[in-house]
Formats: sequence, structure tokens, C-alpha cells
Amino acid sequence: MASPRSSRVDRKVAEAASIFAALGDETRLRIVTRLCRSGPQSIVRLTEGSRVTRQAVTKHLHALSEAGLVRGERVGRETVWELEPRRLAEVRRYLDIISAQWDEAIGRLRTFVESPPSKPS
Amino acid sequence: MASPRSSRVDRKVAEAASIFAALGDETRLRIVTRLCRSGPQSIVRLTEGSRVTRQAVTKHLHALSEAGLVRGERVGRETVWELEPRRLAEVRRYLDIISAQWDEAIGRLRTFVESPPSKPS
DNA sequence: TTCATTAGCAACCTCCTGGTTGCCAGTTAG
DNA sequence: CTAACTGGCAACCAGGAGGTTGCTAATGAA
Repeated sequence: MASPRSSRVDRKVAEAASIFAALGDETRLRIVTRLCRSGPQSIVRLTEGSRVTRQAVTKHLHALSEAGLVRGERVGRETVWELEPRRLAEVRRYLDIISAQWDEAIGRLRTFVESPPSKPS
Repeated sequence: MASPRSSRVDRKVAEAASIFAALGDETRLRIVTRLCRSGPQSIVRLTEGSRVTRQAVTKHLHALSEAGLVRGERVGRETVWELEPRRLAEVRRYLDIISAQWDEAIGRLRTFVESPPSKPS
């Protein structure tokens, strides 16, 4: 039943890590938050109010895009970037799962402490 | 009503970003996952099966600790590290909130497209 | 006491990341 | 056509992150 040397799980972890890494930069998370709040926007609009250069914003958008968190479409002379909510959902599910596992583990630990495995002393 | 130059929100974002960043490394996420699955463990046990050195694991544990995701307690000659589930919960809530905002934004966009603001042509 | 285990600390190295500036190309408006 | 706007690309730089090795200190078992 157990996979021989992991692999499916490994890839899952790696992918989740890449998504978290994408969200793990303040500028980037701010961009994502903004896209969530105000919907699809062009680069200049995303740059307005940001403390970094347009180039920096562009770089971050590409990083987010590589993580699958965001998708850009060229319309006219501007590129409109919008969120890819499925990736966000994936990562939410990941957190839910490991949280549940933690609760389970804590439960096991508690019953273990309450009834140690045949060790009278 | 709106805060003068953000700040509360800024700090929120920064904190969330730091947590995501902590989770955004494969080795680190693997450690967290492992702590979730198997409960509190010492460093050597965490290192077993890992592809990196004990020192690396230690470093990552400290990184996770600084993000508030994990807490270590010295017991006897070993240090037992365990998860801090509240931080995980925080970040889950963050994702839930921005996801909800996205849904809202998309809703607004849709009604906007369906009834443009007085532009007949 | 003596030895094995567990962990902490420090130095070191390489590579990636976030950011900037500068320049060029496509697109739209006058 | 020309000017203004929007965006892509490349070079460059400083700093930090991940990892390793080597050594030392505390603790526990024999």
C-alpha cells in the first residue's frame, strides 16, 4: 500500500511549497490580495500605490504566474492580470489536511499518555 | 473610515507573508507535515529519512520557530519540537478571507459586464 | 568514570531573489 | 505622423537563504 519511496506525496509537498513560496513575499502577497479585492488589473494599476517599480511588479507577476496563482492576458496595449483561484483552493485544502492530521496526532498522543503501552514502573 | 495610510492591514499582510515564506521551502514544509502526521519529535528523529543534515534541520526549525509555526522544548538531552497550530489556523483564515473577496470581486465584475454604466454603443 | 548520543554554535560557500536602471517595442490617441 | 502610454528584456547589484563541515557542550547509559 505504502508507496515504495514516496513520490506522489513528494510531488504534492513540492508543489504546495512552491505555492507557499510564491505567497511568501510581502510585495507578492500584496499583489495577490489586491487582485482579490479589486479584480483583474493591468500592471500600471497594480503598480500605483505600490512602493516598488513597475519592473518589480512585473517580475513578481511572472513569479506568481509560474506558481500558477495568476494568469495574464494581453488586451490591447495592456496586460490584464487576474487571479487563478484554483491554486488558492489547492493550498487551502493542503492546510486543512495537515491541520486535521495534527489534531489526530495530538489525540493519539493524549490516549498514549493516559494509557502507556504496558510499562508498569 | 479608511485608515490614513494603511498600517494595520500592512502588518497583517507582512505577518501572513512571513508565515507563507516559512512554509514556502520544501524541506521546511516537509518538517511541518511530519510534525503534523507524527506529533512532537526530537531533531534526530526529524532528521531520519530527511535528505539534509541535522544542522540544516535545526536551522529550519529555528526559521519555523521565528515564524511562530513551531515551538521547541528541551527535555533531558533532547529538544522536542512541536507544532503551533494557531499560526496554521491564522494563515488558513487569511486564505479564506481573500478567497471570499475574490468571489465578491468576480461577482461585481459580472454584474458590471451585464449592465455597463450607461454606455449604449 | 567513560563513552555514545543529542544538540548548539560558528564559519564558510554558493546560488537565488528582490530590486533597480536603462533601453527598446508595440499600441493608441491627437 | 508623432507623441504618450504600456509593457518586455537585459544587465547589474546587494543581501540573504539553504546547505555543509568542524568543533564543543550537555546529558544519559553502562
